[in-house]
Amino acid sequence: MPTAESAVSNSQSDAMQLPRTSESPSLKKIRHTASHVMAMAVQRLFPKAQVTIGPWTEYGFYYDFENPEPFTEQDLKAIKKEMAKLIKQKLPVIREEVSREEAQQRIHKINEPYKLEILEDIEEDPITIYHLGEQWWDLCAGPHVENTGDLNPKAVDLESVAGAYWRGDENRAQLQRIYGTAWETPEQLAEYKRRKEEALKRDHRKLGKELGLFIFSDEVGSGLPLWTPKGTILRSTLEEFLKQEQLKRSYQPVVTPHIARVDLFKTSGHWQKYQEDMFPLMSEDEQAAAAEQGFVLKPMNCPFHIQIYKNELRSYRDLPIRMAEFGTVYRYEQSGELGGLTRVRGFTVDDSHLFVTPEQLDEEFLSVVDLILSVFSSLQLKNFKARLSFRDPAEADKYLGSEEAWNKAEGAIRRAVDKLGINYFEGIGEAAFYGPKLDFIFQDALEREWQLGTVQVDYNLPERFDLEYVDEDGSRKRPVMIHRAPFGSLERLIGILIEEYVGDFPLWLAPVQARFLPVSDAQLGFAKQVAMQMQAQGIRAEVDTSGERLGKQIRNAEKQKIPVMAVVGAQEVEGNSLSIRTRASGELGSMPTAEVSEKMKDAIANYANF
RNA sequence: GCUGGUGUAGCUCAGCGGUAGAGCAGCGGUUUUGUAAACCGCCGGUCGCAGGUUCAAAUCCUGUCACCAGCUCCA
Repeated sequence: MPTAESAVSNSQSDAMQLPRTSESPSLKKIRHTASHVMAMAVQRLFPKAQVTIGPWTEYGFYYDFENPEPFTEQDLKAIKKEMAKLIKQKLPVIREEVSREEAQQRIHKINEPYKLEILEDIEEDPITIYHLGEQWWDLCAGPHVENTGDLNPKAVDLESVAGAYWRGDENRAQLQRIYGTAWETPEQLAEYKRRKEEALKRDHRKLGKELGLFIFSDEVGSGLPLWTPKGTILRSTLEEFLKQEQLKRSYQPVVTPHIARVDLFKTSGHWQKYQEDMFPLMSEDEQAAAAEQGFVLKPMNCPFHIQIYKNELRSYRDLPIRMAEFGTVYRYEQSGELGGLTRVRGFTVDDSHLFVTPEQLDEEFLSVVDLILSVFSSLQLKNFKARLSFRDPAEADKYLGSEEAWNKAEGAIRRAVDKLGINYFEGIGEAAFYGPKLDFIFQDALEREWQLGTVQVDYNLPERFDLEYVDEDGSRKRPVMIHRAPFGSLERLIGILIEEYVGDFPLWLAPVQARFLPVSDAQLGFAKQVAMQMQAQGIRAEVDTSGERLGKQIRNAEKQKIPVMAVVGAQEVEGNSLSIRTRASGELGSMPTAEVSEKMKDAIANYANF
């Protein structure tokens, strides 16, 4: 029986193209039609079901239904069967143009109010309707295949059911969304499923467990990762790396507590605009609770750094001041939003707040972006997008501050990206409540998007905290703040890194850099001795003391993705050498122990591999 | 928070009304081993938790907690 691994190495399947819908006119038609066939099948089996929207996605399609009972996975099977029947009937797909009034009348006739709402949003006239045979139709822009018989029922599958809010609004009805996928051939479908399973193997939750990097404990609580010794090496190596980069750029480390009086967050505006994301108030007694007094866990570090700024009268000569802290924050994320390391309730931000004069803003902003891009480059992270995260004017109550402050801040960000010439897109409504951001977005193994690095321009908190500096002429001026975090959070970064590297960390980050594998117990002493010498030089080396045969030791080291394996047999002890095998290049043969140490130190210092 | 799904040994999973199983890991022994799995034995589970139905519950029902996919929301 072929294993999953042999399927991967099958060159034929590797070569198979699986275009995204947006890249393939024929898949666009197939998936459009498949979604209509699904909707028709659903309405035949569940006559009370109402059809709402049903677009294609990059790898399939979905349709949202209103139905008295939620669909179960059992229902999915029945729906799939019904779809096969409809495909077999070779129903012609007929496009019809009707007037707006005609469309309204027809919708009234079948009593589907959601469609009326959809109709209102369609701007172009006439309205296009697509029929499947004579019994079913929906509003649709198309395009479609000509006949349901053009679909291959063996290349269509229904994947999952999920609740989805009508119009994406959690205050409106929750509909039942059915996700499906459709391809030209059954082979493509099989390949698609295989690749989904492959992606699961890269999942940081799975790799994190296998490599022993972090755990979650039900007793500690959800969204609260615990870092094992190996994971902690990863974290602290990353921290140290960034600390060094920041020292080179005149950042000043600070340390602040995890809780503060709620008043601090009332001044900052968090209590007013961000309370939903905060853990509840800790009050000493009921009286204090009633007066809304007590302490809260910090959801952000900025108000603390602001206090340090305010502790002294600052001169224009002092600016810019760059305060940096790996600050652990706590946010009460809704339970359904938690997942692995990419969305947690307690996480450490590689935070910094820059207090600058208005004149310094542009230059400082650019230097921050430069730092962020250089950090990504050192981590070999290439696949990211830049997003200008601006406020949504339609939801003005979500944000603090004046129109003028926001316009100035957005202007600064625009000037910066234009000057840098980086590609970006705009995310309206993605701003922080106190200011707009430039965010760097990455994808995980399942192609979900996550924000890591961020730079934010803030005119509001300086105002709320009445921050000042004394300018050349002796007058008091208001500084501007830049909030920035190249990693975003250590947790999310590590989640993304694990998936990006598929667990194969570059040497400088690998929790265990070298493992000594004695061929027999006779070499154990020598192995321990050389490992200790390496440790003394700062190399993370360990010895396999299991007493297993060499083959098994290698297998275990490979599974743990340890970059350098040093085999020690009688010959090596004799010649004070090590037989080196690396994950990257396999067997490299014997070399003197001193040479191995030097090469490793060299590679580590240069973020390179052995 | 909402919808659907899943919780059985440290890990991966089988069992799905009638006395809790396998492989790996761990431990002990034999073997002293040369580049991805030596052999034998042993240990290991309030079947997520709490109620209920039943002569009998891992298995059916209810609640709850956690995880997974999606929605909403975000570093």
